[in-house]
Order: sequence, then structure tokens, then C-alpha cells
Amino acid sequence: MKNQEIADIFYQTAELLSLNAENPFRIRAYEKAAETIESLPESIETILQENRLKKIPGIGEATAEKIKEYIETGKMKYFEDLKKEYPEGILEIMHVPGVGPKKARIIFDKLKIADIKELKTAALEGKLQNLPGFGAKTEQNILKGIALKQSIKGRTLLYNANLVAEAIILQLIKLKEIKNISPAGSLRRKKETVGDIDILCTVEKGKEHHVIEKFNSLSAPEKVQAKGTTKASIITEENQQVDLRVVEPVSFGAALQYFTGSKEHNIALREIAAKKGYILNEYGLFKTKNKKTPVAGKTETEIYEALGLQFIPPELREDRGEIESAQNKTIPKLIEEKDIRGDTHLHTRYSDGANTVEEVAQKAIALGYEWIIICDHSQSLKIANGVSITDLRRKLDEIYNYNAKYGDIKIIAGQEVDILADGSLDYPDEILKNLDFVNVSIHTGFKETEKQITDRVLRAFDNKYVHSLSHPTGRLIGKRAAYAIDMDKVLNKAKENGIFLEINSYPERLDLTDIYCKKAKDMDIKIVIGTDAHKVIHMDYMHLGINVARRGWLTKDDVLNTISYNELMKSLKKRR
DNA sequence: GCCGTTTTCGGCCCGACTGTTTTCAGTCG
Repeated sequence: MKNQEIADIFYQTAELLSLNAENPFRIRAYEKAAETIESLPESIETILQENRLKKIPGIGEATAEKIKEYIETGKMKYFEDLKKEYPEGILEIMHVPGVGPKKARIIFDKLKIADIKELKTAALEGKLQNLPGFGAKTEQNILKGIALKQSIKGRTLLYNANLVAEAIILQLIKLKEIKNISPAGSLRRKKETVGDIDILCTVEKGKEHHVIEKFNSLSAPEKVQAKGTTKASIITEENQQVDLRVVEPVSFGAALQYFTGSKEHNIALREIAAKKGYILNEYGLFKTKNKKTPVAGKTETEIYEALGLQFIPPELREDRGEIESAQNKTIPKLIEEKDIRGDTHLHTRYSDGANTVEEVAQKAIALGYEWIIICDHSQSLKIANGVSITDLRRKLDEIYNYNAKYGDIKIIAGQEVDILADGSLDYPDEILKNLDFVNVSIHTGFKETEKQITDRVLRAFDNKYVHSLSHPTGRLIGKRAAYAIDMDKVLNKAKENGIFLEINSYPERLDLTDIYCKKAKDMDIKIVIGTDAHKVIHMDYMHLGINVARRGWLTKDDVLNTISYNELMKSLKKRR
């Protein structure tokens, strides 16, 4: 799949064009093409082969040609030529907070500075403040920006960002001036990683500064990035940037909508507003001719309704078809936490889990579950204390006895079975057939070619005892890329053989991703959500899997965790 | 560069904050 490579080239093309002060809409067109390609659920090579490039919204004559050229030759001449105009480090300079294309260009043109190191030296020597449009303050801010860039985290796992946001909201909510408070931005959209944390609150007019002051006091004074009457920005101890926006209660819905984004979703929404003779901003929806009295603004729902749209859940707001769907009133009722009746992927002490079968069962009861599936690692995975055949028999006995003795929860006997190098499974069929649930996965050979890995998985799918593929792409967010796997082929075979795909809820996995969930749904492939808990406390990660499912447009009916024990057992026996 | 039941040419989302300026450009989200 060359999707990401091509998207990255288009992103960089846009940045280079911005240095040249190109037509901003042309720049935006490249960005839009990049965003679209990045979130395609199929390989762009396939789309090219089938001559469908120009059917993709945002891809036109020029970008289609460039994609074709890149796939066929491995190069894109237009981009290569643009790159030659500047030294490599210039984009890095442009990424310093406070420096954009205009300033980067001046720095390069006037001082021939080509990387961050030189930029820092020049700032320390006072060489920047005399540049046109620069001053002493700009120079200091650039130094601060360089330090910030080096210290601040990139994107943070959703799970961790949530903890930071919750702590701040807990502090702010004590203020009596605050009427409403809510996370916004990618945090509210439940994106798998979060850049800046956005928090929105409403405050009666005239009292904003109390709130802003309190917010700014939550970080070291020198880490306050901005403070106005409606907006402030700090860096927390965890080096996490947090932005607070303050609006009046009458604008809560409009502001929540606006600051939740995504940018692309909002742009599309405002285009619709303009066509209907409205203007949409963070204060409300207004008639173009009367910008004083809003038509809507208190709630998000009334804004969407005024635009002729169904309410769109935040998780879907990525401009990936949700607006058309809302126009046609076909936004699905997304799965919710309360729909969940069980967890499909739990480890115990039989392999590398910290708790006993009984402890896991007790936690599941506390969560209100009806059933759980215990899936420990299989025998060859020594590093995770994979379960030998002898121990597996003991485990099955224990589960059988538990179920016979207690009626409080149904424990289903499963295993997470390794797919070996040749695509065979880590237990023989006569063992597999005793398991109620066989969840296969890859833990070895991450560096193999796409064909090798894909073939292993496809061969595993041919085993009639297999039910599900766990963490299908193997990625660890921020640590390890997905292994090379042809997801189109995997999805097709899963469809053909009735194999389920797992959303692994572990904070750094979240694998399947939202995009493939949507694709699986469209192909009518069922999804299972497993927390992959290695301690009972990890069983609380279920909501993270649900976030992914919701971002992937999944309803209750698309996910097997929502069905009863009897229905589940019936569907597990289908293939055998 | 993309796009089209108001258009194949002329549009393309909107506002806050900061710093360098004397009314606005650049950056950011």
C-alpha cells in the first residue's frame, strides 16, 4: 500500500507551495487530497488499476496524474522539483510553533538559514529581530518555540490525554462561574491519538477572566502560551498542550460544534450553511443578513437541524461521508457501552495474565457482563508463557467446573492461538476442536513481506476451527508500525469464510482501526471487541474499543459482544 | 487544484490572539 507515502508527499507539496505563497486554495487542494488518500480503506494501487482515481472526491486531473506517476515510477517529478528550491531543514523551521511559511521564507531568504540549529544560533545572536516584520519579541518567541518543539510530546494516546483532561476539568468545575464544561476537539471525537487537548466551557459574560486566570494557574507561569478573554493555552507538567475556550451559555452548542471539529467536517458544514444563506461560527448560526440574532446555537442538535441534517455523533465528524448520510437521514445508531454483554479476549495466569479465571469472572460480573471469553496465549509463545497442551486441558476443566458450579456468568473457553511461520496453527486440530473460541494472531515475523504475512493469515483462515483474527495489523501506536499485510485480501477471505475481526481495545493497539471497521461493516463482516486484558483493571478498556467501533460507524448489530450467550454459542458453531 | 440543479469560470470557512504596526499580517485551530 502506497497510500501513506503518497499522502505524505502531497502534505509536503502543500507546505512547499505555502513557502512560495501560492494560491491558498491550491495549497488546500493538495492537503485535501492527502487527507482523503490517508483515510482510504483500500490500496491506491488497486484504485489506479481499476481506473477509479478521479472518482475519489478531491482527486482531479492533476493529482490523479501525479499519483499514477508515483505508483509507476516511484517518483513524482513535480514534488522533486519543488524540493530542490529549498534546503531540507526549511520545513522543520516552519514547524517551530510561531513560525509559519511567511516567516520561514524570510529567514531563509535574508539569512540563508537552513536548519533549526542555525535558527537558534541566529536568534541568540539577535540576528532575527531586524528582519522585516520581526521584532525582539518575535525573536524570543522563536527561541521559546524551539524549546517547546523539543520538549513537547507529539500526539498522545487517547487514553492518556483523557486522564490529563479529566484532571483539569475536575479543577475548573469547582468555579461557580462555569455553567457548562466539556472536552472538545479530537479528544471528544475519540481519535486514537490526541494532539492538543481542547476544553470548552461557558461562563456568564464579564466573568471570563476568573476562569482564564484559574486555568492559567494550572501550569507554570512560563508555560502559559496565550491568554485572552475567550481563549487560553497552557503546557501541563506532562508536557501536554491544553487549550481552553470560553463562550457565553447561549453559544454553547455552536462553540461545542465548532471546537469539536474536525476541521474538514466544519468546512463542509459551513459550505452548506453558506448555500442556505447562513453563516456558521462558534457563536451560532446566523442569517447572512442578520448577524445579531442567531437562528440556532444553544445546542449542537439545533444547528444540525437548521442545516437540514440529522445530529452527527462527534466520532463520525471526519468528513468521510457523514454529512451526506445526515442529509439522507441515514446516520446509524452507533453502538454504546450499555450494549456490551461480554468481552472476547481476556488473559489469565495460565499464560501471562496477572489474575485467576475466578478473579476475571468476578470482575466481569461487576461490569454487568453475561459472558466472557478467556483467551490465553498458545504454546509456542514462550515469552508470554504460552499454555502447553497439558495445561490447556487443566484450564478447560477449571472453566467447565466453574460454569457447572456457578450460574452467575458464562465463561467461554478460548485461546489466542499463534499463526506460525507457515500459516499453520499453534495447536493441532484435535485440540482446537475442544475450544469454543479460537482467536488467531501473529506475534512473530513482523518483518516478513506483505505476501508472506498475508498468506499466513489467509491459510489460518482456512482452518475451520478458527473464529476470529486478533489485532489484525499488529501495530503499536507510536512504537511499531503495522506489519505489511494486504487488508483487502484479509477482509475478502474473512467475508468468504465467516471469520470475525477483532477490535483490540488495548490503549496502544486499537486495532482494527476505524477505517477498516467501516469497510468490514460495509462487507457485512462481524466484529468482536476484546480488551486483551492482562490484569482485571484492563477490562475497563472496553470503552476504548467502543470508541473505535463508533468511529467506524458500527451499530449494535455489527458487533458480537452485544448478543446473548446462547446466540453467541450458536454463531460460534456455524463453521464447524 | 477542484468543482458544478444558480457556475466549465469563479468561487473556495471563520475568528482569536500576538506582535509589529499606526490599520494589519501572520499564525493557529
